[in-house]
Amino acid sequence: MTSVSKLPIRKIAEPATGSDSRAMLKGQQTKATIVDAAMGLATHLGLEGLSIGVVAEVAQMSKSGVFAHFGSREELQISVVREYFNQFEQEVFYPALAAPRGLPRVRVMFDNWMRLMVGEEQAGCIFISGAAEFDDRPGPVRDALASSVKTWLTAVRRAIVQAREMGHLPADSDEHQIAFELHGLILALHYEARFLKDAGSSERTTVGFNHILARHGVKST
Amino acid sequence: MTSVSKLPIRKIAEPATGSDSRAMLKGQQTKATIVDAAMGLATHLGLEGLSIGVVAEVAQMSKSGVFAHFGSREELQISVVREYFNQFEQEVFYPALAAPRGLPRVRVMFDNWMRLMVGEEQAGCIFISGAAEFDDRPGPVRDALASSVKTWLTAVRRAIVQAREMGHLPADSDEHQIAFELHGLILALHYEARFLKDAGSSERTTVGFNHILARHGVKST
DNA sequence: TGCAAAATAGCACGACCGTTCGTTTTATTC
DNA sequence: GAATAAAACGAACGGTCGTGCTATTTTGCA
Repeated sequence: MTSVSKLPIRKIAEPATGSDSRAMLKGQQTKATIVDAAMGLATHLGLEGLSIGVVAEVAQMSKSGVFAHFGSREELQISVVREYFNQFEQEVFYPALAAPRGLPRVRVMFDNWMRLMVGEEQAGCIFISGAAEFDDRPGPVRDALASSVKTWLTAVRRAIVQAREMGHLPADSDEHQIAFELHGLILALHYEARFLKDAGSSERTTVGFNHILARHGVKST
Repeated sequence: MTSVSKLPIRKIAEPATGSDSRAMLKGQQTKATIVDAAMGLATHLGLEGLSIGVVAEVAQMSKSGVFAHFGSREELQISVVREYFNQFEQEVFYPALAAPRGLPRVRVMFDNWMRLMVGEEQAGCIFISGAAEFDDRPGPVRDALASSVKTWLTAVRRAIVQAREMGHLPADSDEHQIAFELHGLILALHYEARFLKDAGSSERTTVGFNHILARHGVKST
């Protein structure tokens, strides 16, 4: 964890406000570029496949230049996990908040989740590959991964609870069980679509989702 | 840097057929010992985490001695995959053949599959970690992995088909869909039990299995 | 028991790894 | 524009990696 006391005293680093280059110091811009490059690599090679040299090459910088921004490879990995979580929220969670609370929102969350698994240029999910890489490796990278995933799964369960509270799901429905089964569908999709190249995976995932709903008395749309 | 030798690696056992010294030359015995050691490592560090030096250390041999048996690291990885598949068959598939054809056999297959995911000393499944490592990496290791997994999933589907043929499942049940959902449950179990350390995962997997059966008119036992 | 072959060890190589350090370039502030 | 701080570079270090090559030991068989 980065110590706050190491930050410049007078100028507290402002959070990156996106493309606003005036609010973003040069160093922060470069750092964001590096993390982007590293994330692009990590979605294909895994977090353990990251090497500072290759990241530097992609970011068109020197190895030491990249290194200076993080202080260690581990810190770079953690930064990638954090950024992936941010993008995950951006693409999966936040758009779902626009949907009505309850079952509709659960549907959108699951749809967005699905789309991210099989979408754009065959990039793998870091939460899935990272779990396989770090399930036996304690440390800050694992902690960052687990914390991100738990946050998301908690959000999924909360959405399910809301659906129950609104009467969209029966009173005895178990949000833990439902979230577990939804997670399983997503993992199977990621596995069979990406690794086994099975063409029917997306449809089976959708069918599986409807099966879970049907068991709770919800008819498919 | 964490020392690999500090990891809990079980003592190397003599190869299963090692006692038959006439049928198994010395080289074959040693090779089996090496593959066993490598598999023990791979279930914790992944196939990409394998290094010939560490394998040699565990097998109590020289690096070049290990290397000579395979000719390349890739060939060692492939040997590990093959051996893992053999043990998978031994522990999951073959025992299920003793169960009556149809639904009982499907149950045993799934139970054994489950047990392997969370069983003995927290060893990870190479088919799962390997999929994450090699889903973007073409080559013979990926081929060996994919071929093993496909063989197993085909066996699962065949067992489901038999259950339908025997009237244990309705005539319109889709073995691809069922196998997909079963696979998802296993993947969720592996993920949540091993990575998230969620204690209730095993029970949720069983409940999920019964949900799938219940949807096809089979009452839980 | 002797001998060829197989198995294993020893050593060195080039490549890449994360990391350190001193220097140089670039950006910000006065 | 000068002074100062931040950022980026380049070279090097110790280490590990997979892999050849050669010597030595061990094995299996006549």
